[in-house]
Amino acid sequence: MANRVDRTKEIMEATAKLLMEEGSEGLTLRKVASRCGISLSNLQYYYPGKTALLQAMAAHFFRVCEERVLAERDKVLHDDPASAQVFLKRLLTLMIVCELDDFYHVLFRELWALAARDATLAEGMRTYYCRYAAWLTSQINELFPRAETITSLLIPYSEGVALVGDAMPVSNEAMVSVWYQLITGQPDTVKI
Amino acid sequence: MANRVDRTKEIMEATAKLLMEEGSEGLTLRKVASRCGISLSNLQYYYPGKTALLQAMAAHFFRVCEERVLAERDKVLHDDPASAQVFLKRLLTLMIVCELDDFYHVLFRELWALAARDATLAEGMRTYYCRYAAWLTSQINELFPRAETITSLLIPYSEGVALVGDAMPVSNEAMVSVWYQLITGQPDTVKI
DNA sequence: ACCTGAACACCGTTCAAGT
DNA sequence: ACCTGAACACCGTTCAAGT
Repeated sequence: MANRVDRTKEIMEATAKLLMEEGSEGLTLRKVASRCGISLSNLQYYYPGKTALLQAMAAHFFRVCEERVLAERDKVLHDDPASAQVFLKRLLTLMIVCELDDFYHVLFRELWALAARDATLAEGMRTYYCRYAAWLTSQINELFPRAETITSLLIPYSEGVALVGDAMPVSNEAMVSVWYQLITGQPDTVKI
Repeated sequence: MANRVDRTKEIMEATAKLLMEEGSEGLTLRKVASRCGISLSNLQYYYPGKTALLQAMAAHFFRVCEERVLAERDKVLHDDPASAQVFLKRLLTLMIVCELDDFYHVLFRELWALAARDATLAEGMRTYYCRYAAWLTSQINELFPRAETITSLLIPYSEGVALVGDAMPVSNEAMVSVWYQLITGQPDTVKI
């Protein structure tokens, strides 16, 4: 028996799958409804518009991003609590090279597309990035000086790389070492 | 009498205006055609699909960006041919704080919004950023060492700032001086 | 070469109606 | 509260036909 929670979860998963398989241009309410075995109008009952559906996806996106970085920190600091260098290297690699997988990369672009026209979503995005910046600053602050400056350099850079990184003359992998040297003042000799 | 050049220019301007006024969601071929006083199918004659129209729009966008920076360089180097510092300061201010005026800032977001739904346009964007990066590198190369690295840092950062700059702990104005010191190795004492 | 209107398959949204 | 089908206005694309 499908209650409200099950149904919304089912819709969320169908939306995610559809985005992965057909890209953002292939995401239509009719297809989502069809995958859930419900009518188009019933989908509209749970999410009263396409924007509402994508807003829910946005919340999911932010949650995953946060968990991803937190997991990285815990993993490294568990291995060697004193190894600030390794954590930095991993953090830079995560932010610049790995970014997120394709699915979340598509979602990231789609969210900015929506935010350009949806003031509420745009404000939500800003709040998320403020929180993200504060958190990153506190993480860096324990290990390196000028944490606020580093954050203000690194977050915009990493988001920009997600857009234009593959068109730059220096590879993203090489840029990790550039950033490492920029922050520590020493050449990158960390192997991960 | 409208020849081909006039017609395409007219279409281009109508597209830009429409994007500005109604955003990427409001941009439809019918509206563009209507604004130009031509039929939908005639618009399709000049631009055989929506993607083709958007590609032309992107080309226009990048041309303006390039001209903007070139004008800035000429203005400064005319005043004092030796003043690489002033040019750098102006370039950084242009890229980080001013970016472009509102119109092109909106256009920038809308283009990425559209590129998320249009693979061909996304590839076109990549090509333009490659050219932009090569050009910026050549500009910097005459004045400062490690031009490719600077380009690979600065372009993604400036695009990222356009998205999340207002959520960072350090203001964009202050970040100009940070970048100045990063590139020159000296404190920013340039007044503009 | 330039331009038109009609038709096609699809989209998001709305709504009266059922359980 | 949950779900449906039909209808609406709109979209990009195609195409036979005009000048």
